[in-house]
Amino acid sequence: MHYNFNDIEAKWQKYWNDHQTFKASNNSDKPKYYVLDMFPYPSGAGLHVGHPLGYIASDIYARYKRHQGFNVLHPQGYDSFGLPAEQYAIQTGQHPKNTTEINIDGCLDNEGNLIKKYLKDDGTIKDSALIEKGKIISVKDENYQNYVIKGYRRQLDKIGFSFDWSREVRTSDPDYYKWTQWIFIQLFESWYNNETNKAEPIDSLTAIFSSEGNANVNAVCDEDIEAFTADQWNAFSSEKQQDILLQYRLTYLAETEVNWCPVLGTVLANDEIVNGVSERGGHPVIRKKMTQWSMRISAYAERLLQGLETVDFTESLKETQRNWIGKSQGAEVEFRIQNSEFRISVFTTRPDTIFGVSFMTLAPEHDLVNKITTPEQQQAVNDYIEATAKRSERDRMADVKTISGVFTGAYAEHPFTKEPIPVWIGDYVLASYGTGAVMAVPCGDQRDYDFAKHFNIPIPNIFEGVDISTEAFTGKDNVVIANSGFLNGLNYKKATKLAIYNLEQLGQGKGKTNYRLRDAVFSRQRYWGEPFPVYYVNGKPQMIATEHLPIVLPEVEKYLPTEEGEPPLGRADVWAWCTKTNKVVSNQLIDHKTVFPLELNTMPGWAGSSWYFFRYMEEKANRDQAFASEDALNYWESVDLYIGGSEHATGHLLYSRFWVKFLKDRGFVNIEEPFKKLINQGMILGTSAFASILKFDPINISENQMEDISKLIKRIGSIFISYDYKKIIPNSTKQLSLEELKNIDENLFNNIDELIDLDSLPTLRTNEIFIYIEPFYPININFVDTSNKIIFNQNFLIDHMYLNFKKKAILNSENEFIVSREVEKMSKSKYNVVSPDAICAEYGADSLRLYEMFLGPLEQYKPWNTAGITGVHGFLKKLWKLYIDDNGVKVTDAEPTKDNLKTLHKTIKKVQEDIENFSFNTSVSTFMIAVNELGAQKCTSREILEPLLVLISPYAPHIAEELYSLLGHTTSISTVTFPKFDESHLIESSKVYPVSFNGKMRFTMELPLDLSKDEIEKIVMADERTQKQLDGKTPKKVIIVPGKIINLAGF
RNA sequence: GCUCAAGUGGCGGAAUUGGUAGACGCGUCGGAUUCAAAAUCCGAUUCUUCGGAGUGCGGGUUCGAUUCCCGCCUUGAGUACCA
Repeated sequence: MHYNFNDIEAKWQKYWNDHQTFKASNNSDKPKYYVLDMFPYPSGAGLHVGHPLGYIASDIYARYKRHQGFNVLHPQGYDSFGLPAEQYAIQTGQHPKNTTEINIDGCLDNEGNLIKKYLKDDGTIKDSALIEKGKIISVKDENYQNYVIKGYRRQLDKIGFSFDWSREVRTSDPDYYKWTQWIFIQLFESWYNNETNKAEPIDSLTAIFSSEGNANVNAVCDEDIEAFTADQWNAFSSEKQQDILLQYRLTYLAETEVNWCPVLGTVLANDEIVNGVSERGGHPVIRKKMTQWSMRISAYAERLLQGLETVDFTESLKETQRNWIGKSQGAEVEFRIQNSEFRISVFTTRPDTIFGVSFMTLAPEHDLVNKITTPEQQQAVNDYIEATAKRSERDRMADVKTISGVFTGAYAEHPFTKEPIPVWIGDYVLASYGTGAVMAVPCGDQRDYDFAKHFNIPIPNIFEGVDISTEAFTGKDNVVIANSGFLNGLNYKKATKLAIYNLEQLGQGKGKTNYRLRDAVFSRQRYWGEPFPVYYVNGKPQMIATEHLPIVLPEVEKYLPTEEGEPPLGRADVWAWCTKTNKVVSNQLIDHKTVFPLELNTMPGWAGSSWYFFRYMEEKANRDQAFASEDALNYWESVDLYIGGSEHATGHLLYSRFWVKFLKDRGFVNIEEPFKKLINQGMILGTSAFASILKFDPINISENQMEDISKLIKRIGSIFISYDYKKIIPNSTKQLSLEELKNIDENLFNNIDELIDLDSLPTLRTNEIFIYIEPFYPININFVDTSNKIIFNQNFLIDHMYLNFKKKAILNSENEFIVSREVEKMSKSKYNVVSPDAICAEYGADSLRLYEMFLGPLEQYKPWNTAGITGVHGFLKKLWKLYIDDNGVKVTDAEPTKDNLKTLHKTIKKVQEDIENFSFNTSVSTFMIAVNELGAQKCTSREILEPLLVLISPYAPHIAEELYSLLGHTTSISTVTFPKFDESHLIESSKVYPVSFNGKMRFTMELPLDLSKDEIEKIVMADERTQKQLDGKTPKKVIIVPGKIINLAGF
């Protein structure tokens, strides 16, 4: 009997599905365990071998926990709203709903044939079904399946995950986003009470307002809220009341700075901007203020920080979140502007250095800039603001070399000395940080120092005995303040305290804790996201009552912003709210009396993913009453193990923690933190292949030759050249002329000559064309073999047809084309994607699972190399042969030998430790060692081989199930108890000691473990090898650690 | 720029509290089997001037450092609208 993995895997995948083996129950006597993977976004490119890495790890853990007797919840679903689907919709007009569905469910039926609806009459495949749009692929083409979207689900199923698919969720499903909208409404109907330190219903706030005004309300709210009494509140118009409440609500409308691209009519993310222009199309981008929904996450800054102490995340991830929250202690100081009513408020962590202030800098976007700039400086200031608006925030942060700024002409007044302080603007100050203004202390801050030097602003030294002639002194320890009036002679701590005290006396400052964390913008000017359950009455946002949810995303003709720059929903014809019928109705009915316009923005990607882990807790049948029932929430509590990429460290992981805390405050859930333990898996990188291109560069060419040259270059286009020739033309810094090239390699020269017909352009046989290689044209790695040769076949020509590759390629003397290799992220555009389907077909899912784990530590980045999979595949074959030979099952009831037991139990110990430490790569090695040893021992004992299957089953579940059933079992191995480790089998009576001389191991000797130090020393010193090493000398020290090491030192 | 992570053979990596550096696998080389190939099996494989040296570089602590400390270098990730 062969190890026929394809049949075995299909059989068990079907068995698990038919028997609902991994369906979790919300009622169980077993303890619960919740294992979750971060939500995948179902992109059209499908899965590559990097994606399942984390899923395999979590699946191993989930299966292990089942063997340990837990009721395991291990669900999966899709974060199915998002930009890629939207962008594809913009390009093709395809509804994102449809493409998303294709991406999840795929275009092939169960037999692997194309589903009819994706077929055109002429036998070619519809664009929407193709991974790479625009290609012409026919169902008659060999392996056409490689070019169509197989669907996430189908790809995942092939890998043998133990997911409970009955609980699947999709964020773009109205039944799901109904509850995203519902949570949004709860946020709107809540405020944060600093007294109780939690979110409360907004009714409790209005109750306080109408009974005592807002004087004693201690809430997290907008700055600069006007004070009012109960009488005033009660007298306010409803609209005025709404405006005030909006300043307290946990989600609110506010003006926010965004990256606006006027040509695209949309807002861009920082990473969609390259060098100040849009990545797509290269259009200019400016910073612009826009009214948007925001989430008052800042209310939770302290709790988000404190909560980190209670969860088991990696230290680096916690650190990232701490930095993001950015708590700092210091003072808020108010500087009066001379001859003006305006004041500049700054936050500083160093109020002790206040006497070192020699100028102030405002962010160019700061509100006060226009108000305080003097007429003489107005033009310069305007020009500067316009210039900075073009720079992204990240550019401004990263670029410390360029120093720029403009004097506003205004002077502030030092709170203590009353000296005038010039007020500048500079783009190194960001509007979104602190108050958007800094008191510049050049002697104590390097950026202030550089700024002052650059603009010749004085740098007063306020540190006793510190030289600041070349750089600022940024330390705060072991320094005494000088030239600072009442702070003279004090250290940092005392000076800070006294400075704050005196500022408070003046009424110009107070101690303050500042958080860098800023409120999260929640609006997106996109189509493919959750619609807000919001309509506007006289411009004031109104929530739609929760019983009318979901508000379903409307149909639009195009997915672009409108010509007026409104979001895509501005194109919807039926997008108004009728307060009579409580239905979405045609825009034409808007009368602002009973029918009102609906919100045009949609929610961001993180809305749906901030609470999805609760949705899985509830079984599908019971999901219509609440986002999850109380029973379900109480049973599953929180995620015990969460695995996903570290790129979510500050987005998803912070926002979901925020929402959970909010939901807890309002009594909807009982937990404070959603994820108890979190592991970041690293990325599997691809090995890209690049064809080298021979480049021809005209240098020092006279005008009249230029035309010929350009003709030539045009005619040549790209000449691909086998990488072997790299030796001849090393790199672009070492250029050759045609003549030189001819001298070096006649063969190559003749090849070029043939390809481009140099004779027709006689002027080219000169030294004026320089030749070099650029190795950067990406080649689909599916057409490159392990020795880096291109495999020219039909599919290669389909893939690279438009280049007519072969006709323009110079092969090497063996008639091969060699490519260069480089390790980088797997991506469609780099043609370096390895699909798990191909691996499963050739080696099986168990091999894939083992190999992904075997590659290296889970958290680490590592390159994929398909060739290496033969190692683990060979291991599985060996494992099979341990149980099965030509005559069938060879397992017997033979008594296990001592060696058999030793191998088994050391394997149990190691594997259990490894799984609990998430060190899956080392357990694969351990399995290999075990199988090698048992093979050498010719072990056939059931008592050994059956427990071994349970150990391996989390990693390679299909082969484990198959062998387990061949051993006579009729039920799944998935819940068989994990073998128990028995130390007695591992006890040794002797140890092979390494004997070191001055720390270097020179030889080993086996000694009984019960010897004393003295006895060991005697034996060691008597050994002739010792005497040879010592060469007559006497060691000063003999270190003997029984059971570990012997070291002779100091001779 | 700031923050975090990682640097060990030709390659992926192992060495869990400081104790035999290179487990396990890939690749390569040699051999067996075969008419031949595939598959399988066996052996070798850090470098070396054969004394030793050696875990990115330079120091330090220690009987002993891949592991701990200090200072660098390189690469990767995140940096608030990609998901």
